[in-house]
Amino acid sequence: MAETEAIDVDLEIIVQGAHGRSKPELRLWLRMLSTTKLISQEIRRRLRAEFGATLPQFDLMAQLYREKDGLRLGELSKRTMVTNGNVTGLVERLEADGYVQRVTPQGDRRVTVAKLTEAGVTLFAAMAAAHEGWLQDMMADIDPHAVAALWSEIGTVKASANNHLSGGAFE
Amino acid sequence: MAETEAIDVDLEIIVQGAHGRSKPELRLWLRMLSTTKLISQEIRRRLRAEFGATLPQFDLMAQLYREKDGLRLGELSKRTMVTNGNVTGLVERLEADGYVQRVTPQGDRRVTVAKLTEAGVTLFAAMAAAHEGWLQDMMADIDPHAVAALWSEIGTVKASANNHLSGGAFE
DNA sequence: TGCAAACCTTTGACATTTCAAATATCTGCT
DNA sequence: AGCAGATATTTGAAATGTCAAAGGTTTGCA
Repeated sequence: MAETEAIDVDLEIIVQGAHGRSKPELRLWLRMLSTTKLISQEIRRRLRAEFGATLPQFDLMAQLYREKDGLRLGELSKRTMVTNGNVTGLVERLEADGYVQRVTPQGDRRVTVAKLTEAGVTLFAAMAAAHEGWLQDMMADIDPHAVAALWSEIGTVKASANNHLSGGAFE
Repeated sequence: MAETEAIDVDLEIIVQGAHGRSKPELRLWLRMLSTTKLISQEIRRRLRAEFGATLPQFDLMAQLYREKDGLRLGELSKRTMVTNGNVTGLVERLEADGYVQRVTPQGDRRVTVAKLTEAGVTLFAAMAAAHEGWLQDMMADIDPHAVAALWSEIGTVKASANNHLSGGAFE
């Protein structure tokens, strides 16, 4: 089966292909992208298989887990990099499943606060433990020293990117 | 307002939050994920704004660009990490826009081969050039030496992850 | 020859994603 | 009081994503 191999080919030959040489920045990006995709697909698969949950749901519950008092949907959106419109449906489904509860506080009726239910807390605790294990497993072949170093260096990448966004560049 | 900062907080506090300390692997993963998301959102934004295209479309056209004779949909799927069912619709839309053409070869009528049209080649060439520039821009603050080093080290991460997948580990 | 197994693509049901526009609600200022 | 503008969330349309199942086609082997 060529199927199994295909996963190695992936995104890295997207652009550079035509003329072998390509800028280092592009190469780095393609590798980051494909690596991230590889790992998150694996996590997705396991979340689904073992807990019947999706990755966005996991992200969202993670935020609520650490804020026992719940979070407003807007806050949730920012912390999870999930857009506003998205949070609505996500929370709706989690509420339907009984893991999250929605409340509108008295002070401000525009606001909706989402909070984990007990079932939600229990489920998330189990998922978080498994999740951490999966990552250690997937990164088992890496020199522990390199893991820490990478963390720091990728911080540089993130800072640089953050510094050159087109978004609010209009002032 | 903590609001403005929020974009920096993002995914990295997802899981580790509850008990400040967390495994280095987890920290690395969260940072990779958030960085990748940040950059790809920026690329998405610019592709849309300047070319009216989406990232998956860009990926797909990139593959077809380097294979002037076209690719079967299954091949396309593997090379882009887009699932089979997905390629169908993606190609359909690109065909409707006149950038891609579908042909069924004589030898095997199960097969559909997708190929860039002339308009597709022209469009992609422009997008690829811009895309490369955006990346250099976003990574401008990084030490060029670090870019190359990172590329190599992330290769290690990818290899390790590839080595511990649950999926096709059955041979 | 003839049919089961393998192969390639499409379909279908859902969940998620993006963006933009619509809804509510609150706040500040006149 | 009363309305413009800021805030918070929801909605909607279109595209993408997953997975599983269904459709044709081709192949290999009895």
